[in-house]
Amino acid sequence: MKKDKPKYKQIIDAAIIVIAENGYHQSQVSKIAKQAGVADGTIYLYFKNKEDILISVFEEKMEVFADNLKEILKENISASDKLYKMIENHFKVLASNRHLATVTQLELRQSNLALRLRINAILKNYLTLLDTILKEGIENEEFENSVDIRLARQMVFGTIDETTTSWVMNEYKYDLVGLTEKVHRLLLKGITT
Amino acid sequence: MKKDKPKYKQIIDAAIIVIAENGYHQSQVSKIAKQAGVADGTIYLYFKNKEDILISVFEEKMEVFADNLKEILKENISASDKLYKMIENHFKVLASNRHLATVTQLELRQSNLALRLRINAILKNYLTLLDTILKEGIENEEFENSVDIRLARQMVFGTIDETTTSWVMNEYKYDLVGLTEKVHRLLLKGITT
Amino acid sequence: MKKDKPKYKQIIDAAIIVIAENGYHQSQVSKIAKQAGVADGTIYLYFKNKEDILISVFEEKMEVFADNLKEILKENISASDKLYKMIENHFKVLASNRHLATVTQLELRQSNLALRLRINAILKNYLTLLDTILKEGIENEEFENSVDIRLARQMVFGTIDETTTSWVMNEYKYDLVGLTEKVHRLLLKGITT
Amino acid sequence: MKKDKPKYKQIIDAAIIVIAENGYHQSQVSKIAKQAGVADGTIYLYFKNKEDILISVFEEKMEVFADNLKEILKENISASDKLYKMIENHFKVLASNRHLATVTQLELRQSNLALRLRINAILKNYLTLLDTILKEGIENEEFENSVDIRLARQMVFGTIDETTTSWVMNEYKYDLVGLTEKVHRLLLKGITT
DNA sequence: AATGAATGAGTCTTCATTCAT
DNA sequence: TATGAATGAAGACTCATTCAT
Repeated sequence: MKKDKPKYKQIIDAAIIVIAENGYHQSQVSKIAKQAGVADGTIYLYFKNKEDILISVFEEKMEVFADNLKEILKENISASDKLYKMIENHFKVLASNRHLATVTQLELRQSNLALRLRINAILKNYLTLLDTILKEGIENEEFENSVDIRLARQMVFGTIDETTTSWVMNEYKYDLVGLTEKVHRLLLKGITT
Repeated sequence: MKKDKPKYKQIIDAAIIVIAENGYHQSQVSKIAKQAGVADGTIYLYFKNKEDILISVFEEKMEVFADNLKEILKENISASDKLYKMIENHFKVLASNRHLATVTQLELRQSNLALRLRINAILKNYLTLLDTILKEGIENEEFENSVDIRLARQMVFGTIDETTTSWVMNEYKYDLVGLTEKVHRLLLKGITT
Repeated sequence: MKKDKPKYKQIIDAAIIVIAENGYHQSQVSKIAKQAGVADGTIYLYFKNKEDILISVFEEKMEVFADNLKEILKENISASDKLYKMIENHFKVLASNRHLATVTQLELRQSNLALRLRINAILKNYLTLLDTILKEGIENEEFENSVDIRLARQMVFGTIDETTTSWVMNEYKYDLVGLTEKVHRLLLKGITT
Repeated sequence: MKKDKPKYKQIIDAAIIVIAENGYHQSQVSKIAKQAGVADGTIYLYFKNKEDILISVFEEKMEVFADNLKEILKENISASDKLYKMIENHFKVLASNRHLATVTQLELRQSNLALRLRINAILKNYLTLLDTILKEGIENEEFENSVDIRLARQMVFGTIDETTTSWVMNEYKYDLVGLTEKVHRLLLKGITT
């Protein structure tokens, strides 16, 4: 399996660094190869083409989000607590890897539509897990019975995403993880008194 | 004033059509010129460079959102109702101009970081007006006193934006404006019972 | 019409020189552009791609052969004399333009199959004119009634082509046009006593 | 001797198949290795480089033509009959191995000039044997005393080659060997009555 | 004000060959 | 002998921008 070979991960990690430091459009394959310490051609032994590197970056790293979330779902806690832990996990992973945060929140969005559609397909798994939390909460009667799952999911994800992007754009100058509580409260209770 | 000359608007409108139909990366200056019915060189009599066209597209069209919102703010209604009208306005403008929706939600995001930062600067005006609603609501005691304005703004904008993007990606196949009520309720009351 | 613009012919002529002097595989577009005294990009205002340059070289120059041959066919002379003049014309055109001779006899044959098929399609016109001479000769009873036109055409063209290629490979060191008489005699009478 | 080891022939045969099926420019060393059932590196234990494989393909297979022709020359028959048998042999060998015919008539000609010059050197042996037939015929007074040997050789070879190439390009759709008699007659008697 | 022909910088990918095992 | 992972050089084409008319 190619994904288990050391060079595969080496190139993925190099790509994240190069993209974070140079920006999406200034991240030539040769630059990634140099950062990874391999020849240009070696890249093509592990990836079909440049797009494939980018997809794989996303795939590999999204796995962390999804895997963590799956663990959370197994815990014997309320849906509300699960939501809390999900937000916290999302913030923690990105706060602990700013290069990755820059890449996912800013750079990868400059890719063309075709690539973004593929990225969305990967994201879908993650969002489906979020749906599970929401459904569970409704069944528990923790969450409003009348809530539209799709809209709720869009609010939760949109809020997390916008919050993270703002944090990156403000050059990480405040504590992202520290916002978990407030974000969680907002999503649960809204802004009204 | 260049902006008042007919060719200025002619080129802006051509740009929206070309980008919506061909995608960001397939929207060459020559294609925009052709759609606008002018020579390639003529573009440069009205715009400094290609980036300037795109900025101007955003500027011109964001004005509609901001202008409408300013009107709403003048009305003698509750902060909650203002928020409702803001969401409705946002959805209405984009639902009535699908080309524009595709361009702002999908295509323009493929632009480079520099351009996106400038776009964000334009967006800021709009978000500042949103802040005004939130502050007013807090003063009125309609909204929670403890609410973090920045987070609340990110939730409101993140939710609206994510909802709209999903609608575009789903090829406009449901009624966006019809979601206003539900979105408004979610933002105000959250998802809890 | 692009073909009538001076730069079109300028690029064609440059291509012949570059290919003759550097060989097919060492004739980069940039080299042709430099020889033609234009920018690389200018090439693409006149030709669809590199292959199109090569096709056009052949097309433009084959026209000379075919046009001359059409003139010969109009003359009021025997089929045998027409054949003589055709061979002479073929030899004269190539002997007077060694760059062109090198390109058609050696370099262009290294092109890929697709290109060679297109070149053959152009050649077909020329060979059809040759068929006309052969048919006329048979009707006149100058040529054997039993002669298979296709085979005769292949012999005539194969012999002319092989003779010319040998002359090029021997670095033009003998007089090609001077061979006309002998080649003509061989084709007419064969090698027997 | 390397040439006697089984892998040598194995690779030669693999090369013919791969080139015939994929075309010259799509016949990578790795593809030939795979077809031969050896590792890429193994190729280089038997051949100096890629060009050497191709030269060897030609060398090995031309031997059949030359060996057969040498047998014919030993026979106690007229020069004219020897020429007949030579043509027949040429057609038979290629008609019975269409892969080889495609490779020699179409694909190998796309090689670079250096390779083609080396191929011509191999061909020279064959053509020298042809010269022997022609000289014998002149001494016998079967063939015209005044015939220019080089030109006659070029006519014979040019005609055979052109005929074979046409047959390949026409996808072998007629009987090549069946043309022997007519080709022989044309070469001996020409096209005149 | 308007034109549009000309410019030229910039990059992904392939594949023959090597060499440590 | 045999392997196959790794190397790295090399080139066609696009398109934003200019400027002579």
